[in-house]
Amino acid sequence: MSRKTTIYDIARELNITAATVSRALNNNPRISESTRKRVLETAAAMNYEPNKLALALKHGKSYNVGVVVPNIDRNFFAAIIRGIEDELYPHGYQVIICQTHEEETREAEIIGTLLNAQIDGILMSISTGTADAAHFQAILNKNVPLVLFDRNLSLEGVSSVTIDDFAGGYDATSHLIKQGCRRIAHLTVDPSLDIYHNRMEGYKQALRDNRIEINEAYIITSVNSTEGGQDAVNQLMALPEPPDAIHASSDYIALGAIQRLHQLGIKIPDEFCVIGFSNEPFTRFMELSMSSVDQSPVEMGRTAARVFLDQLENNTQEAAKVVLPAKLCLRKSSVRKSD
Amino acid sequence: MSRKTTIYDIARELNITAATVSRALNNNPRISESTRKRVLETAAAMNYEPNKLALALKHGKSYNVGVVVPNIDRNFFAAIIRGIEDELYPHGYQVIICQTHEEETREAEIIGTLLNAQIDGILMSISTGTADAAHFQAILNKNVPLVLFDRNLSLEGVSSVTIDDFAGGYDATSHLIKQGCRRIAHLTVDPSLDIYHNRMEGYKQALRDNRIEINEAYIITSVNSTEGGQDAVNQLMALPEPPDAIHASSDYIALGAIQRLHQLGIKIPDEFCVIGFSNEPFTRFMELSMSSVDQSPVEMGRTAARVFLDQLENNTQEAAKVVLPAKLCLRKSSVRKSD
DNA sequence: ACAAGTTGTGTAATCGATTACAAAATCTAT
DNA sequence: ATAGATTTTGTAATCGATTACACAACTTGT
Repeated sequence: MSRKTTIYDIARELNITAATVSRALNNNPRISESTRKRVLETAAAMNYEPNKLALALKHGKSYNVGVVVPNIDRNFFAAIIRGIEDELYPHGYQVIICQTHEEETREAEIIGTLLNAQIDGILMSISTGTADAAHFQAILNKNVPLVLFDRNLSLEGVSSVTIDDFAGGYDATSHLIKQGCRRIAHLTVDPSLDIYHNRMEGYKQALRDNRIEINEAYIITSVNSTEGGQDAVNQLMALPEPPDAIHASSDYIALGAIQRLHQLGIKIPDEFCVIGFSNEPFTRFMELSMSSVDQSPVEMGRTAARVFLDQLENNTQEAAKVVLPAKLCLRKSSVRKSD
Repeated sequence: MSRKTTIYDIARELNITAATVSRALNNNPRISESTRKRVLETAAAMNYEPNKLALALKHGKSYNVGVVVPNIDRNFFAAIIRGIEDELYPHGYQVIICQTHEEETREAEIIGTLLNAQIDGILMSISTGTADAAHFQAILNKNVPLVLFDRNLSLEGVSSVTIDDFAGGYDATSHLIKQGCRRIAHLTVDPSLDIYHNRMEGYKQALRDNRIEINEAYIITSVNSTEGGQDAVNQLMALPEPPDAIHASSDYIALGAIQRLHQLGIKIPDEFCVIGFSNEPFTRFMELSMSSVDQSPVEMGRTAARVFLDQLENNTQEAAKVVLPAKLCLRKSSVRKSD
C-alpha cells in the first residue's frame, strides 16, 4: 500500500508545520488566506484524507454507534435500522449492527464488545430471554448513551421509543368485536416483556369495555413462529367452546394460525377472523391478505436516533420516553363483506 | 463519565511504567511472573479495558469491515449479512452495514466514507444502477481488500462469491419444460448485471437444448417489484400467442405475476406455471406456495467473509472467484399433480 | 519613531496504546 | 569475588491528528 498521505506529508511539501496544515484544513481563522489556499491545493493534489482513528483517539469519540437487535431478517427490525441510518448518517455517524439471536449471553457479549470498541452510544431492542439487567448497568456505568426501542425495560434514566402497544391491542380487539366476534382468543409470545404484556392488557380492556368475559383458556403463550400459531390453533379448537377469532401478538403466529385454520376447512373471515401484529410485508402478499397493526418501524428508528443525538448534544439528564401511535391495517383475514 | 482506566493509571498505582503494564497485559515473555500477576489483578480491580482507538491508530487497523448492500430489508441480503457476521465475529471484526438503496451516487459516497473511516476491507454487492467503476478503483488504489458477492462486476484482481446463476436459470427452465410448458416467458431485471444476464442465458440454453425456439417477445425487462410482475403479465397476455409459463429472475416479480394471473382467472399450475428466483421466505408462506431457486445466502455470506480473511492474512495477489451451486425449490406454483 | 495591537506560524503536549533500545537487577560459573 | 549471561524494567519514539502557548512579523496610532 502506497502509504496514506498525512498532514505531515503536506507540511513537508510546503515547508511549513503540521499545525499550520491542520489549521488550514479546519477553517481556523488564525491563518492567512494564501497559506490556506496552498494547503488545500496540495492536500487535494496529494489525495489527502484525514485519519479518522487519530481524530477519534484525540476526541475520545469514534463516531460509531452500536445498534443491537434480536435479528435483522425480520422486516420490522430491518426497517427500524433503516430509520436509524437515515437520521444518523447525515451527522457523520456509522452504524454497527449486531444481532443477539434472542440470546441473553450473546447480548451481554455484544455489549461488552461495543463498549470496548469505544462506540459513542447504543440503540437497542432487548432479547426475549433477557431477565438480568446487569449488562445494561455496565452501559450506564460507563455513561454511554443508551436508547431502547420497541422492546423496552423500565430502567431508571434510560430513554426509550415504543409504540402504544396497549392501544394497538385494544383497537385490534375492538375491531374483531365490531366484526361480530365474541369468543376472541389472544396469542402472546412472552408476557414478561412490556410490549407483549401491554398488547394483552389492551385486548383485555377492549373485552371489558364491551362486557365480554375474559376466558383464560383463550389466552395462549406460544413460540414466535408459524409453528407456534399452528399449535395454538390445535389447542384452541380442541376446547369445548372454540373461539371465533384470534388476536395474535405477532404476524408469524397469526400466519401459522391461518394456515392451520385453512387445513381444518374453516372459512376466513366468514367463520373466523384473524388479526396479527407488526404489519410485516408478507401480510399483504398473501392471497388472503392479513389484518395487522402497523408499528411504523422506520419512524421508530428515526425517533430513536433523534433521541440519541439529543442526549449527546444537550447531555440532558432526563430520559425521554416517546410513545408512537399504533395503526390498524384492516385486510381480508378479519373484514367481513357485510361491513 | 468517570474517565476510563488507562495503562498509565495502572502503572501509577503500582509504581511501574506503562510499558511494563503493556507487556504484562500482552503476554510478552520479557516480564516477571509476579509483576504480571500484580498488573492483571490491578487491571481487573480498576476495570481496565484497552482503548481500541489507540490500538487501531497504532496498528493502522480498525477491525471494522464495511458491508455494502442495496438494502437490508430483503431477506436475501439480511441472510448474507448474517453469514458474514457469523464468520467475522469470532475473528474480532465488527461489521458496518451500509445501504445504497440501489443508487450509484449513494454507493460512491458510502465507499468514500468507509475508506475514510479506516475500515480494513469492504464486502459488497453492487447496485443495479452502477455503470461507472471509478469508485471501485478508489478502493483498489488504496489497497483495501474488496470482495464482491452476488452482484458481481468483472474487475481485474477483485475476489467474488456468486452462485451459479446460469445453472439456476437453466434448471428452472428445464423444470418448466418437464412440466409440459412450451411457451416460456422470461422476466428479467437488468440484463447489464452479470447475475441477471447469466440467468437469462441459462434460460435460453435450456430452450435450445430442448429445441424450443427463443421468442424475443417473451423476454421482458421489468422493475424488480410486484408491480413489475403485474405489468409484465399484462404485456404477455396481450400477445397473439400468450405464454404458458413464466420464469422470473426475482421472487417479487414472480409474485406480482401470480397475483395478476389470478385476477385474470388463470389457474396455476394447471394452465400456467410460475417459478421465481431467490427463495425469499414469503414464497413458502403464500397459499399457493411458489417455486424458486435458492441462493444459499447465509453460505454466500460466510464464504465471502472467509475469502476476505484469506486475503488479509495471506495477502494473496490472486483474486478468488467462488461459485456456489443454485438449488431448485419446487412448490405448488409450478408442479402439476400429474407429475 | 515607538509602544500597543493584530495576525500568522511554530513548538510542544496530548489522546492511549506498542515496541526498539538501553540500562539496571539478578543469576551463574569459575 | 567477579566477569559474563540472563532476566526484568525503564526511556523514549511512534501512530496522525488537535490545540494552548509562545513568538515573530506586520499594522496602527500618536
